[in-house]
Amino acid sequence: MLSIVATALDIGQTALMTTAPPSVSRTARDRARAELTEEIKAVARRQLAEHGSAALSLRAVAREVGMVSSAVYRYFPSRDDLLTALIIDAYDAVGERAEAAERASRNRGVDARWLSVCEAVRAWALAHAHEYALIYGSPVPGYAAPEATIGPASRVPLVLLRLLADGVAGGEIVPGETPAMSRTTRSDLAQLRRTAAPAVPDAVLSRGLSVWAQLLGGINLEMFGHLHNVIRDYDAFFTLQMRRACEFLVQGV
Amino acid sequence: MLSIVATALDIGQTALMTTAPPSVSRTARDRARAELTEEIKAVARRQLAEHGSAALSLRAVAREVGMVSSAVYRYFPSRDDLLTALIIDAYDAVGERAEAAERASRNRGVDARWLSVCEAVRAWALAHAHEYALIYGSPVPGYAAPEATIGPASRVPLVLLRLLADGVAGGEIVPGETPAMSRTTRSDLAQLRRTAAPAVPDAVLSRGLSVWAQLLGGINLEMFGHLHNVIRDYDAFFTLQMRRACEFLVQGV
DNA sequence: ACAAACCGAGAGCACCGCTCTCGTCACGAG
DNA sequence: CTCGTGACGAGAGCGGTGCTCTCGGTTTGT
Repeated sequence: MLSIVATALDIGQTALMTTAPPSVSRTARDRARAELTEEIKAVARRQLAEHGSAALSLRAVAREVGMVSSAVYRYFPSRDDLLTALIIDAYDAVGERAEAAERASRNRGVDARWLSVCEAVRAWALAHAHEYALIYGSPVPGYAAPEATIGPASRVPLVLLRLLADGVAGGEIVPGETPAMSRTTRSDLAQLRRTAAPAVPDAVLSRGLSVWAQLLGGINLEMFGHLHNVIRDYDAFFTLQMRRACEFLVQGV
Repeated sequence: MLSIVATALDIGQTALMTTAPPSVSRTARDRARAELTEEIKAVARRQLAEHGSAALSLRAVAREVGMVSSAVYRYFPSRDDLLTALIIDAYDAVGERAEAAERASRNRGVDARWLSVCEAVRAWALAHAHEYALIYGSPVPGYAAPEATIGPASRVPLVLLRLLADGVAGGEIVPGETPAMSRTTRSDLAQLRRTAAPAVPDAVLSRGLSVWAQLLGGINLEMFGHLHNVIRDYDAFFTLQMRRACEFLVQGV
């Protein structure tokens, strides 16, 4: 997902352009097509939010839009393609939230920014449970994530990587002891550093991936019911956990 | 999921008894029924493993078993009930692996036992991707986990909680500084300690939940493709991350 | 002005989950 | 030992799904 992160965003955006043409369309037909495409997506997103991805029915969407089912296939070649469009939108939505949260707290410390991003991601997840499940839960049936998703999917990780870079540059994040790791892992981290987080040492990158796993893992545990009857005050618990994760990330201890 | 953990296992097991009667059945009909129930589950598990949960078709299962679809409804009142049976089996399978791994390394240190359990869970996940997605990915459509699943679902967490208790008792896990937490959270942790991990201080319980999130989060990242093109040597990376998580758990630093 | 591209409607195919009915057969009580 | 009851498998059927194809009508670029 983070692959070739530097150029991923551009790829993602140009890929998006195919579904949402550049502002003004030339012909009336094109404009109508763009509008209908967007309306179909909107209706589908509503149905997804209400009944979940498995219950997303192309026919039901068509009915609500006021078309016959076969007409929808002029816009999305298959149900999976419609789902893919929703996935991309979801990645973009949560990515935008994370970026906004980071932007809003930019002048504060790394820990405050980290916490702000975490809360933003969780808030979006709570408000869009089914969309969250779509992108961070199990992938749908035989569905393999197409190229067009990797750009949007990289937005949140990119925010965190920027945070790492800033924290290291500002001296807020202390590298700490570098754990022993295989040659391949070292090379993987080097590649990651090269594309998205220059000057961030292996130890910090490794801890960054840890807290990334902790963030998504924590939200997953909560949202998929694994903390049911264990934790009551989810809000407080999440904040506690993410604060603790931040200490781990920053102090390297 | 961890609710009333002390009695959860018993509940889970008696619940299982309903699907798998106590060894010898009285009548021939009962025996045939038990056998057919098991065969249906076996076929369904095969189809689940091959094509994923969404593609699990009651009709296809019936075909393979050699029955007509309506006959299967004599054994499982709905597709969701069949899925529930598979979920319980999956929880039990991964729970059994985790318990076996812990048992096999019982005489070693907490870190070795922790790593052993982590590797066991991940190995099971890799070998049973669709079943893993079923229990630790997004829950299926409108499906809400029934009571009968909480027992089996608690097995892996119980292994880890025992590990915490042992580590604290043996002095291998140092409590460290207790983070500030809300009254509710403190009470949640107290409840958890009361039911499954006596004498384990809040700080350690909190870190335990962190590494639990890190374990599942890490496996999720890997299995759901979020590390694609980022990490190549998944084995080494996972071990590195879990070793690091263990340091965090044990040293509390 | 016209061919080509595009589009919506409709019918249809194979599949799905699930329900209902009906004949059969094993079981247990009398 | 008989007989009623209940479990069982088969089959037909209902409404739903994804997807394909064909057929007219409209829009577009030339």
